[in-house]
Amino acid sequence: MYLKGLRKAPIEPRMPSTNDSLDPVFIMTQISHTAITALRKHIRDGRYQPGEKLREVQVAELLGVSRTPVRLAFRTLEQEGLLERTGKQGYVVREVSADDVLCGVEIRGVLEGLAARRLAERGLSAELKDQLERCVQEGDELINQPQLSQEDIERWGDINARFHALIVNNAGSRAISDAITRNNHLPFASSDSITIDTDHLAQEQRKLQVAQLQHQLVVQALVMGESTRAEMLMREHAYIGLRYGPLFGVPEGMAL
Amino acid sequence: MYLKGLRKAPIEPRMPSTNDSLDPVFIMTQISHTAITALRKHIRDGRYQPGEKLREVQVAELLGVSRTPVRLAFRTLEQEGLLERTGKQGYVVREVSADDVLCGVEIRGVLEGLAARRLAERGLSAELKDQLERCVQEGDELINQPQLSQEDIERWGDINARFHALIVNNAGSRAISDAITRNNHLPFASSDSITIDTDHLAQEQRKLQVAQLQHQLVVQALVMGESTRAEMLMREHAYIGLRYGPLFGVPEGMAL
DNA sequence: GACATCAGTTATGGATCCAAAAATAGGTTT
DNA sequence: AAACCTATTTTTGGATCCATAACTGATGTC
Repeated sequence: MYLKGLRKAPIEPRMPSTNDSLDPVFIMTQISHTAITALRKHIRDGRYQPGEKLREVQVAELLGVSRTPVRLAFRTLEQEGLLERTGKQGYVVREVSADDVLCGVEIRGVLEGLAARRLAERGLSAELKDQLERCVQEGDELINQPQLSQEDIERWGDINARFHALIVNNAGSRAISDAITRNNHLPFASSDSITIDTDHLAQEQRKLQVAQLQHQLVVQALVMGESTRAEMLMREHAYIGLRYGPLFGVPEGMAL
Repeated sequence: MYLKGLRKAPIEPRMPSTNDSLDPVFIMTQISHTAITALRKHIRDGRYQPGEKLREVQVAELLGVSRTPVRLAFRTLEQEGLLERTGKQGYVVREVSADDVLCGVEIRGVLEGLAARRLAERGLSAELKDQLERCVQEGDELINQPQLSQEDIERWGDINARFHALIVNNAGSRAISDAITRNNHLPFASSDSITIDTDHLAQEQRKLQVAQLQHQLVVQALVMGESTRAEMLMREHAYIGLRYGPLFGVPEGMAL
């Protein structure tokens, strides 16, 4: 409840930088940034349901901050497509249809495909070639064990993320990586949102093996400079997260 | 100059809604929204050079608003890729390389191509088919006159925008139109930023005739349900704005 | 002369304040 | 009862305030 005219506390502004975990890369103590990620997580985790209206004060209290960073976060999340303005006033969590999910995946496909094509056309540096091949090598060794543990799968996820980042960030223009980053913020569209069903580890392993094989083919095409093939392979690779079709079993409620 | 502790005026908050031009669609009197468009325009027009640092107070004074809407605008424009954070403090206008421009165009190409493919696969409604064909019809009549006036070219620009909007907005998911909208905010990447060189109207007319022909072919493919062809045509169509190659003469400084 | 240090200045981020717009509730009229 | 108007509450957008972080320049040291 909003208590009129009540001050939150004797002010105590801006955290006194009690950073236990000093991030060597970038110390992002920005409250507004924290608010963005926290809110994003809340939405992903379903704390806020699609269609639900978000009130600034309420969210501010939940996150323990003032309204200012929340308002900034709302703007950012609107840009990202997680929130949406309704009529005159207020933001609601955007509803995501099955078609939206498919679209997000296809968008990632064409964008990463574009990145791969550009990369193949411009030629790989020796260093990049090395990194990509090491990526595939490591993934291969990991994935072809007789039985994968939960931890193995997570490690493969890291390798997967590295693989995609290598291609996207070396396509020669931030325009592409930006577009992909933005698209990845949409629910389910991200390449690292391959959900792991721990009840069917064998099936999951098979899926990852397919993905791994695709990585291998993409690198092959990239190294050979076969740009069209690289683009098509990368584009197809995007669909692996969807898990529809007979190969992996059709999940319920995914009538496309 | 920023005068410390001086109030801007006897407050006088929020415009008293003196709307001369009542927009029937949506009355967007939001100052922050105005700030975004104004700032975007300033950047496009070169009022702020690439690499130039933007100070909140200075921009606020230029636009005649307080810092709050400017800060919101900075966030939005950062998301759009027009601004960029530098190190710890401050936003600068993002530098755009020739490669970035090309990338923006290619991104639009793959996204609009994707939209066209989806449209062709799902089939056009009778109404949409009609609208597209009328669009092509009007464009044809306009563009095939013996000599185009400046005004004619502008009218064709409107038709062009309508054509692209029809395809993008009917692809079945806002995810696509959102991605394209965001990409269009990048300088030169927008489909309606086909620059008109008034000194060479004949040459311009020829370019628009090519674009018009491409529109025609796209609609043909869409109506016939030839999804791959529609995608490819739409993708190629994106390059028309670049004007490189012998057909339209190679502009200087466009070493790709 | 180059580099480190420290004080003064400026800019930014977060919090709060205030007025208007929107939503809500209650009462009145048709 | 439905529609309409009005009074009240809620919520938002913009402006301002304040403390800290980042920048600047001057001074001192090697």
